[in-house]
Amino acid sequence: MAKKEFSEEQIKLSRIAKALGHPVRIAIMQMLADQSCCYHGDMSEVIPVAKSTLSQHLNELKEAGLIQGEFTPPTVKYCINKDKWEIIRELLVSFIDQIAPVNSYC
Amino acid sequence: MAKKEFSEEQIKLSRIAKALGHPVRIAIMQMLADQSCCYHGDMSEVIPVAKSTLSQHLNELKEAGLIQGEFTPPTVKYCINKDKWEIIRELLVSFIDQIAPVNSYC
DNA sequence: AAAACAGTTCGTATATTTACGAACTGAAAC
DNA sequence: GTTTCAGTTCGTAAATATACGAACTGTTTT
Repeated sequence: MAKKEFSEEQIKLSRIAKALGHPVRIAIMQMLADQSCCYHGDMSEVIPVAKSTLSQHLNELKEAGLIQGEFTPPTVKYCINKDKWEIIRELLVSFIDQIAPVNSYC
Repeated sequence: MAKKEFSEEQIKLSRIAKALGHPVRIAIMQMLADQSCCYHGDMSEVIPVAKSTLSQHLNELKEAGLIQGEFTPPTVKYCINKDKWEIIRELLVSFIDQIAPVNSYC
């Protein structure tokens, strides 16, 4: 069996998908998209987890490149990482298009 | 703090994202899209994990509704679940569109 | 300087994921 | 009927994810 390694694209895609693989993190992304940005405090009033847990989720989205955070005393302002999102969006769309066009699945 | 529950949409989205959150499962989806269907054996020749592990990943994609499997002795034929994929595709696209259009992130 | 406030990090418990080989199942070939 | 073959399920180990409260950090207010 000559097994292939995974491509960069496959690894990136799975990384992004994984980052979005939790309801809290979907909710965060939607809030940020909706309001263009928001503060940790705003989110923690709506999203049903402890503040420390919210921080963890925000950090995972940040690590994956989806969002960015800025310390604007006394709060932290988060927003979608516009530049990286553009790239991520293209990756996702091209993945979807790759799956979608086939008319004749079994 | 009046915390909201998660919406059905958020839960479904995160479920799908989670299912796609591993390189093996991205690779499976791409193989199926590429060839319209394939057998477990074909995939296990290319994807670098043990057969039993591959079965687990296939099962997760099946549970999430992305693919379907059919026992066609002596092998098992997998393909993308066309009907469900249509719905999933729309969910994903509408999520992406929801994030994408904002021009003025912080 | 002390108290208050917003978030993060730490410590920790529990659950889930990932992985493998061994044992099993069910159909086909001998 | 026994062997073979393809794949799944089982048992299990190790890694990662999720969650919380307590303790900490850095500002701002008092």
